[in-house]
Amino acid sequence: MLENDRSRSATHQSYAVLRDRILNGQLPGGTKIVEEKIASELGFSRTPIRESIRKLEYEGLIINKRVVKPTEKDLRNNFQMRILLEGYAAQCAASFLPEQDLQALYECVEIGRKGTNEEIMDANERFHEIIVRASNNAVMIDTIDRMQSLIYLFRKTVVLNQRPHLIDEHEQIYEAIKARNGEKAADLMKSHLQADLDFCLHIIG
Amino acid sequence: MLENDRSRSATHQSYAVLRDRILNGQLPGGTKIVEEKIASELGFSRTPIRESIRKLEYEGLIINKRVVKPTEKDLRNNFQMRILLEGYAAQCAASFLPEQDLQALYECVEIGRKGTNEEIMDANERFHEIIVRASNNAVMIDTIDRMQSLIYLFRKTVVLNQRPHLIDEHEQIYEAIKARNGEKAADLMKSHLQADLDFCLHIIG
DNA sequence: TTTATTAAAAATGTATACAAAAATTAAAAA
DNA sequence: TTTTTAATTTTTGTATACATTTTTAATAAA
Repeated sequence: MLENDRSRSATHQSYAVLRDRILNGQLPGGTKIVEEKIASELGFSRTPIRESIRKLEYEGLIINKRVVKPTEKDLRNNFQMRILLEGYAAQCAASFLPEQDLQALYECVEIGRKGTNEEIMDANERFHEIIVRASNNAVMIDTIDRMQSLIYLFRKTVVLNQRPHLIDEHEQIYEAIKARNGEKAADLMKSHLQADLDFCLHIIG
Repeated sequence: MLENDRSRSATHQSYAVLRDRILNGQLPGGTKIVEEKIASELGFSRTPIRESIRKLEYEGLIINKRVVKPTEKDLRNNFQMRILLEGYAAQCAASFLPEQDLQALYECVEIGRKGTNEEIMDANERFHEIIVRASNNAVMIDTIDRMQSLIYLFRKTVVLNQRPHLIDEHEQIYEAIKARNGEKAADLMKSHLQADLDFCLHIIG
């Protein structure tokens, strides 16, 4: 389902392009971002470019007019946040997640077992998203959403390197939620994320 | 110590003025924000005004070109986040807070007992800020910082209405941190915030 | 009345020009 | 050489004009 980007605003288009280039490595960490350069390259004026750069700054992808180069500490900080927030969200999910979402959660597990790399990454993201939404807390959803870009840079590593047990852990979490065991779901989510963190640290270390 | 605002950028000045007007009620919830109107009123062009409005949108003070009118649910959501994050931060503080900050924490308690309303509000904010910083997690500090404006709108209520035990609770938290008892500090912080929430709900209900 | 339709206006989005500030380079002094 | 200073260039900040979209108001049809 291709969206016609010409119908979106220049700000939105340039934001999407820049974000994409940062996330896929075309604009590697440390790259200097110059408004005029980007503007003429994308065929817009500086005005919408400025605005999309600000957006990326709020998202943490650009700092001081340079593409962010996340450190090991950034990695730890992001995961510590996720452990707190998604642990709570998993607990909520156990209490409140509707049958339909439970189904969707299980489908993510299945895709995790037999999908392509691309599909697995999407399913992984969706799995966490469904649970986060179960928190029913817009501030939380927003916060994690904003952290998503940074997280993505790392999660790519995890999935591309096929961390062992990743999908098994998802399935266990799914089972705990299905059994409506909030405490167990939260604990499993926390150790799942801790394992993700450890694996990332191991890979990049 | 007055800062010369003429030396700051138009964007920064207009941001500061708008934020202030929203927080002190001059621009009440629901007010329509029109770029041109604000621009001519403050004597700037639309360009810097646009940028400061975006900033306030990211902070959650403006939604859909209107000043936010926080609901009871917003209140609950914000406090739920704080309970998770500041609970963790209190635990960190018990482990890592340097002697000097401990001192500063105690001063906040003292001011809470014998300061003016204005001073008490500042001290209250500082008390929480010191603890949040002890998390040593930039993502967390940033997140809470962004939530600060919304929180402020409510915290004003709490302090102006003189919630009973507020300072006693602060002192207990301080004692637990001083005793380096992380688990107790976290628990006390959580119930402190829960009490704040309950009081706010009681006032506005 | 109520609901559609259309005209007017108001407000936002974008481009462009110029001013101010920051970064870079070149020249002079140590 | 190295360091300072000044000149130059680059980049960002701001104002303004115009285009596009959204909102509002007015009119006509149901």
